[in-house]
Amino acid sequence: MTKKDIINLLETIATYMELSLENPFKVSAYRKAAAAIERDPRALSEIEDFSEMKGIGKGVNDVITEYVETGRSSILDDLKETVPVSLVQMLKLPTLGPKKIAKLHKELGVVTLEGLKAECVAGNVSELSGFGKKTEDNISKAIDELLTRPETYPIEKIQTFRKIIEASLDEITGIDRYDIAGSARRYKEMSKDLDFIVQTTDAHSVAEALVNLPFVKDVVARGERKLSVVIAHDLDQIGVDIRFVTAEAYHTTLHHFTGSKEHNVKMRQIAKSRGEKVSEYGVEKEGELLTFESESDFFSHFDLPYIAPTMRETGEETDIEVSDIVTLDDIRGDLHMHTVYSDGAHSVREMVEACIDKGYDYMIITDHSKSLRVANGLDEDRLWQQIEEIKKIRPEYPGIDIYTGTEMDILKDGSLDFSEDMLKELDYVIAAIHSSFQQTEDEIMHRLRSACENPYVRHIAHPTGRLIGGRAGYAVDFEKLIQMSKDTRTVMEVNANPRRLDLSSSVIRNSGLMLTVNTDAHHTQHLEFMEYGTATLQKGLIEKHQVINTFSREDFREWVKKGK
DNA sequence: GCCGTTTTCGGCCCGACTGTTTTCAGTCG
Repeated sequence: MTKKDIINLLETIATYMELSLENPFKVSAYRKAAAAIERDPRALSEIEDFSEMKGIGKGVNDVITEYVETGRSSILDDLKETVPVSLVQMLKLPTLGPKKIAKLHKELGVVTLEGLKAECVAGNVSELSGFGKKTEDNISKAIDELLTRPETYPIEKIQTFRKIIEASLDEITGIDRYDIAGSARRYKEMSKDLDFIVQTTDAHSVAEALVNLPFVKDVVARGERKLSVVIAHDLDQIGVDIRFVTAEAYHTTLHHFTGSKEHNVKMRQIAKSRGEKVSEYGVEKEGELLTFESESDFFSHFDLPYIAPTMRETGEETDIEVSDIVTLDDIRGDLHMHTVYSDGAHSVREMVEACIDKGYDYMIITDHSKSLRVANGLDEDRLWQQIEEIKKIRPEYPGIDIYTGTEMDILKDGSLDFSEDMLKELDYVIAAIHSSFQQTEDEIMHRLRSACENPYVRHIAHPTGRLIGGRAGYAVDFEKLIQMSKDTRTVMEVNANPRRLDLSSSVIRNSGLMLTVNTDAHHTQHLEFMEYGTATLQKGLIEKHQVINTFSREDFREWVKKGK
């Protein structure tokens, strides 16, 4: 039993209640309770009384207590008696909500997606009051799409879509300015769709230009202020919402459609408590509509510091001190990158010059070690050769500290790819798992422990091995890993590659870990991935002092020299 | 179901758009 199990239980109950047309505020109470538990930094064993949390009262506390003690929930069991599990799936169909689903279930007896599809084809859905031919077609189409199209896309793909759309927005006349909004602006790991805010005085013709773009496959909604389309690229399709806005409302609209939903709710509650009202058009105060020159101004109206989009998630970001949260500008060096010695695309010298262009004070060359043959890992001889090369070119680049290093494999049995005699010759050692991902949690944790306990290993790269929207990664016990990291003073990496973002923001949040954020660049262009890494740190509400590559040149030099 | 310097009832964030309706319910973000 973990906190996650309790959160899942409360959210499942909320969904089932929604489908049984329970009071929406009651449904919302269960969701808020789940969110309160998720926000709480304590482990399950440390929580004595759930009802002390704001948002959890006697009712939900009883549900949790029953579940913790018996592993069951009578409320959920009762709900499952009346609501078929497959109705939950129907909530994923756009345009279908609990009320319509309940009606379809009650009137037509549908319990599965296939059954609903059949009723659409037979024309029975359009016979129901409140339903028409168009609704029937939309449901039918949505079922087909649900079965063929992924629900969400990983951040890397989202950014590809983003660039395609932005290239077109740059070309359309009548657009005064635009910005990405929504979860993509918040650098969420997975997003369902893309949102853009477009400032224009001629929404009609801009919308017309947009719907005629060659990659626009479908127009879902088209009003005066909003356009929803589906775009296609390669084999992927994704929804795009575009809001048309005047100059005055630009920043409040951008804020509104950046979300998250929870953040917006929180902002509106804050406004309401002051007798004001927030909408995308501005802040209504004593009958007057205030607008702002920037999002910063909007926040400061509520006596809040600027809260970066990446942090706008749960609503708690308005309650905490955000001024110490790490930003991209705080990063002074990149501690994990590859060269042509292993599987990188550039020479040591090219990587050095690229890091100088980034304005870094220090960098570490960390090619793969010998066991990683697919990546042309370095044996001792070639590593020595690289050490000599780095020593030789250092005097040419006084503006940056170039450290020697390795990304050493942690082998299947927990042994390390280089001996301590070799490691002591390096300035900096990273350890990482690149093989035998299918091992048990005990075996994986044994390998990680062995690396952490080595006196020369300073940080663990991409600690879970996951790929976002791809493979899950190997079996890591996070509680143990965090303790291990602290006990051995071994830093954990947030790998900034947008396919990885490993550790993830949810793992580092409230962890108290010492971290480092690195691009793992295999190409000079990959050094730009740092923005994804710092976005992940911000989502984890990580402060500057927790990230070793925010250290000044001198402090970092000292930190490297001192060792563990 | 939760909450309370309007405190044990009556609120709970706000607006756009669609489709079906003929003034608005449902859904979405």
